[in-house]
Amino acid sequence: MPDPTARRAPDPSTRDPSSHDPGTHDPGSREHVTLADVAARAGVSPMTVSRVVNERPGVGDATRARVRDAVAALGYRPNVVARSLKRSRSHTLGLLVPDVTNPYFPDLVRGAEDVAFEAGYTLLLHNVIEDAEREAAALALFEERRVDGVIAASPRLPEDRLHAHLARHGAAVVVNRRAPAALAGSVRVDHEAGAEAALHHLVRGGARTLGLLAGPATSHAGRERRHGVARALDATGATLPDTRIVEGPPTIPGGEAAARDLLTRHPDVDGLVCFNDLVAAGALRAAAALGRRVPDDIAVVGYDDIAFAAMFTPALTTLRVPTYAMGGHAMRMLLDRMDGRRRDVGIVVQPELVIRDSTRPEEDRA
Amino acid sequence: MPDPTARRAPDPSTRDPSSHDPGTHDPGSREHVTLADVAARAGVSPMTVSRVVNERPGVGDATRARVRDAVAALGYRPNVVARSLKRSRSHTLGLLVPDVTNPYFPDLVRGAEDVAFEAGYTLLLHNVIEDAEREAAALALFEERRVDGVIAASPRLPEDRLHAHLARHGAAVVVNRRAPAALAGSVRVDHEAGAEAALHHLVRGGARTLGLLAGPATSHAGRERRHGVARALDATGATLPDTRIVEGPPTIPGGEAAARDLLTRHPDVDGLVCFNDLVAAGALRAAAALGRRVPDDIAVVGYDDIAFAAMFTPALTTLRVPTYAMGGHAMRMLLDRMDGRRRDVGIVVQPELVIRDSTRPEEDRA
DNA sequence: CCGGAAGACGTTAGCGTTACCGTTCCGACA
DNA sequence: TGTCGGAACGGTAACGCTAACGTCTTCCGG
Repeated sequence: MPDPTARRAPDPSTRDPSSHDPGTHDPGSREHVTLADVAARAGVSPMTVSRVVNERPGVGDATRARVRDAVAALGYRPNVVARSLKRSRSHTLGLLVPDVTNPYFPDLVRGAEDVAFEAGYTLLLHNVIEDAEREAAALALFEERRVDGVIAASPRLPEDRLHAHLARHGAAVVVNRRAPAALAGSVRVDHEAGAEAALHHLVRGGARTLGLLAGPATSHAGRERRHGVARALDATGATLPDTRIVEGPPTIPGGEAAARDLLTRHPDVDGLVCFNDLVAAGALRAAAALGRRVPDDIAVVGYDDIAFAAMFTPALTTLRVPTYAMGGHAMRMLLDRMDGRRRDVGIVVQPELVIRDSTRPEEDRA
Repeated sequence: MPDPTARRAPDPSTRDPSSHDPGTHDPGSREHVTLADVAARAGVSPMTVSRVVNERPGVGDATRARVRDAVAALGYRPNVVARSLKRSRSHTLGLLVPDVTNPYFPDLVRGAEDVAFEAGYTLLLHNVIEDAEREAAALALFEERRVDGVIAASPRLPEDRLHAHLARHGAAVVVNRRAPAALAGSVRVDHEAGAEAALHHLVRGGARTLGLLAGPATSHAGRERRHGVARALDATGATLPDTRIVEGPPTIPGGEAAARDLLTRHPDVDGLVCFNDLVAAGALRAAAALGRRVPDDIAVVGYDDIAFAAMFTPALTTLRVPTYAMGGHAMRMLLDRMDGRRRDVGIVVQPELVIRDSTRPEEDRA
């Protein structure tokens, strides 16, 4: 937490007078042109200028032109802060994301932003680095800034705290998590089905001694995938005891460390289900470092199908998730909810298994 | 542009009465608690509440405690919009970025955000997808929202237009571009030196017939790298005529298309300098598709050293750029400029050549 | 020629907060 | 006892904008 008393605005009346440069006046603290300035210049009332600026009716053509000229001449830009206060709508949306450094999220951000931009909204972005406290802080900040709505991607907060925050927002959508329809819409991937598909594919390729790099314990998506894995396990002859499940950060180093740990403790593991493609990338590295050949000694499945998955060595088998589209869906759902239309309580998208070179082909006899 | 008249706020007085759930009151359109509400509850004036909320002196301990209780009881959150209007400082910063989908930028964003968060600022993010018009629109939007400062990463706008926009902001920093110190600070990479290093490395590895995948024509970084290449060329026996320079989008498909084009027109090219690692990744793909072995038939150098560069096949030789640190530098510089301290007019960081497997080792006799 | 409707504009009053200046009150000190 | 400094508060007026309503034209049918 930054100390709010530590940083104070410099007193404008005591600015260093030695730094005045002649010619143009101090570019640091521009005075902003206001509606009233424009009104004075155009010889009309501020209200008329407001009408012109907001393209509302009730202004004659001649006056409208005069106002437009004045706006251009003075370089007037409406003050959205004042407008927001008056209308009590900020035209700003909050977007909470664990970490844009994970290539899964930029696509989501872009999908959301493209739709928001189209609708005339601006985004406040917060990376929350897998930290529940920072997540709560971000949600509170969004509220103080009076955003018109929030999208929380993969929130890690426990149910009660998350719900409390969501309830304080006019509209909300969560991604990769469920939420009561009254509080928030939901866009999520059928992670259980995805994990099941991954596991079946591994087993059909001949893997019997499986391992799971489960990602962060706080991840809901991770939990759902574990359920999927457990469910699929029953139908196969493969084994995956808890000792071969290892958690860790959803990053390349995290995956590398987890895989190294698992593979030294259980050298006989021949199939690896990974939390996401980054963890899988780390696993690939660890396998290489430990001298295991992929997929011959050990098969690896990732999750997300980030753009780079195809560039790995070997090219990664993974589950494709339509991330960009999900961002768009989430944003459209949010806009709908802001309008009071809150029909779609949830969207569930199906991941698609993309088979590349990090797993063995499925055996016919299976 | 979205039609501003198309979207109207729902009339709260005509809310659907069938959706009232007993117990908690309607979570969709919360009424916000104001300072005055707290003041009434605590039996003091709004001004006193303001003092408590802002941790200013002039309030007795007993009163302070009473106010704090009222704040907690009512769940009061200050309205930052109103505060911004009054103080004419929004505590919001604008961050303009070409495309977070390019892994170069998330690190920059994170570096900037971490510093901003520490200082109590929130970020407005705009992806501008290599489009000068969207860039101008974003800068204008930032201005309307009265951000306290702007960071423009890799802006594509021509000088005059960029300067005009920067001048309208109280404080600004540009990344990967120069700017007059009066208008903006600057954090950039010595791209000339980087390109030179790349070229020398290729030549020392035996490459003689070089090609350049130059990225977008509008990129300043790209232009500087071209200068570096040209300068280095003089000192070597290698050749790189304009016909072997091909431009294109800074993405994997863009690089693949460019490389395919170049390699079919000039099958004898044996060394490739790429705009960034994404373009290099595309080139790697194209080379594989065309049956060229890397690095034996053709050596490839990327730029940026994104996290995945080491995972490519072959692992990519590239120039490491300290992206996260640059984001932090840019933000600190911005905060300094906002405070009126604008000493550091520019930071130039040196890229570092990271030699991996996509280039041949340097020959001793060179 | 008049009533009246419609369009074109101005006036007023805040939105929630804080800067600035007053007021009150209490204790210290001559 | 007087008064004087300071701490602890309250009152007032904006910040820039716009909803709501008022006023003044203009113009048309009857």
